[in-house]
Amino acid sequence: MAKIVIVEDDVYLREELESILEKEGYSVESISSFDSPLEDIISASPSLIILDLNLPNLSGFQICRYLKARGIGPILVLTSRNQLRDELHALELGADDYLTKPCHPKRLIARIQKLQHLYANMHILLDAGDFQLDEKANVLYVGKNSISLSENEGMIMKSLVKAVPSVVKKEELFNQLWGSSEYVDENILQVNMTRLRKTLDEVGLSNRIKTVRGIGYQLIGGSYQ
Amino acid sequence: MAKIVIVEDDVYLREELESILEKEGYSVESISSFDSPLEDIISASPSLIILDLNLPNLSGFQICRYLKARGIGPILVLTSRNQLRDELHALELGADDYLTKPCHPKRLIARIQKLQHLYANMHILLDAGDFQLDEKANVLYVGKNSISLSENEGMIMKSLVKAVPSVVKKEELFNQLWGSSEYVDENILQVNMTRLRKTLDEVGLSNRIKTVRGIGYQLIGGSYQ
DNA sequence: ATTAACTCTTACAGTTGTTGTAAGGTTAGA
DNA sequence: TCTAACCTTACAACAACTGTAAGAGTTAAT
Repeated sequence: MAKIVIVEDDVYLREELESILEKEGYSVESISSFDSPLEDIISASPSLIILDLNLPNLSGFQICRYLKARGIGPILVLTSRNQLRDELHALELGADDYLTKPCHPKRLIARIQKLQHLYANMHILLDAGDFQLDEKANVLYVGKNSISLSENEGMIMKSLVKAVPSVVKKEELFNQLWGSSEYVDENILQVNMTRLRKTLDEVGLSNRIKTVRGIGYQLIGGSYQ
Repeated sequence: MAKIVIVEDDVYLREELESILEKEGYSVESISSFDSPLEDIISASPSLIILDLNLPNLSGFQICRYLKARGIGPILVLTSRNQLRDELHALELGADDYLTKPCHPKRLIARIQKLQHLYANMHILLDAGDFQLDEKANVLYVGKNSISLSENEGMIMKSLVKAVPSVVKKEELFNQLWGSSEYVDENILQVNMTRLRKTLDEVGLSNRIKTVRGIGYQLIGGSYQ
């Protein structure tokens, strides 16, 4: 069954939510902002995130932006903040719906179902700031242009974008693409990096993949650095 | 610029909406339920529909369902009905968001932008009952299976599905695929029909394209016949 | 400055998928 | 039965993608 992650520090409210969702058949995982919420959410790979904004440790807005850039969602903000500016801000940063507490369980469920239905047919774009990557179709959008990537190019790009601003280890990339292969030439990754860089050049994204000698590769630029 | 269709009978409210949206740069077309709203909406091919529920001639719910079945949207319901059951009903029938009047212009605009953004990345599936066609990606979904169609196969399939249950004239298909070509062999359509049929066979969709001798081809079966 | 390890680039060939052509076979209906 | 309409199959051209190979360039430590 679909897994929903709840990011909420209020224990009472959290349990109430869990009860509602579990009755509806969802598998629920709750995360508080005192743990390492971002990593936990990603590793749970939920089909929907319910997010409170009033977290003592970390701004809900930051979580929104972080998750959206990595193509994780949908995000439903459920908060007691009923100010319009909060709603506008959340929606702008990537929240997909914004409900204020108290919220009738049926409304919550209806909105959850709507978002999940919308997302089922969506091609999620990984956002790197000045370009977006459709990881299902392997298409790169740069301003008004777009270019289609090959399977290999898409896989590499996906890893780089998701890791921003970290460095992706070359072993990691190698294993991901050729880990199950019998034997491949040792420079296969380099060749494919050259090809990807050339493709990026064609759409004006030059010098965006940095080589970190001995370690791996890193996507640079965009809105994150 | 993006076109928004407003379905609203209250003249005053309609003009207020038009003013708000036009200030935001949208091109707006208003439709009242006294005309032939369904056809008008489709022929306007809007990028979003703002729908009132309290229409004297036709239920807003009916409009929702009608539009959704034809893959037209997104639909934003904007109504004075603030009962939960109305919202649930509208969402279930295909509305993508539900706002109650009075609604702050900024909230309306934010929700509109959110929906348009979601839809821009959505692959709408043409529904033929027992299978679905993703016309952007040329992928055919049959139950839990899916198969990727070639460009030609996808174009033909798209025409057939959209025309169901009518016959598509062979000249029409020919012009659509090879109309701009210098010269092509006269049996090119037949060859491609054979290929498409063979591909459909592979996913269990046998004998679904009927030849109408002298006229063209017709998709049969599914939930429409 | 030298050197060795690391990285990049380019050309080539094999593979796969798509497409149009050509030739011949089959079917429907008068 | 006869013929126009339709179907099928094989073939070759083409484009895209991929891995291999060889050689060139770059970096950082000595």
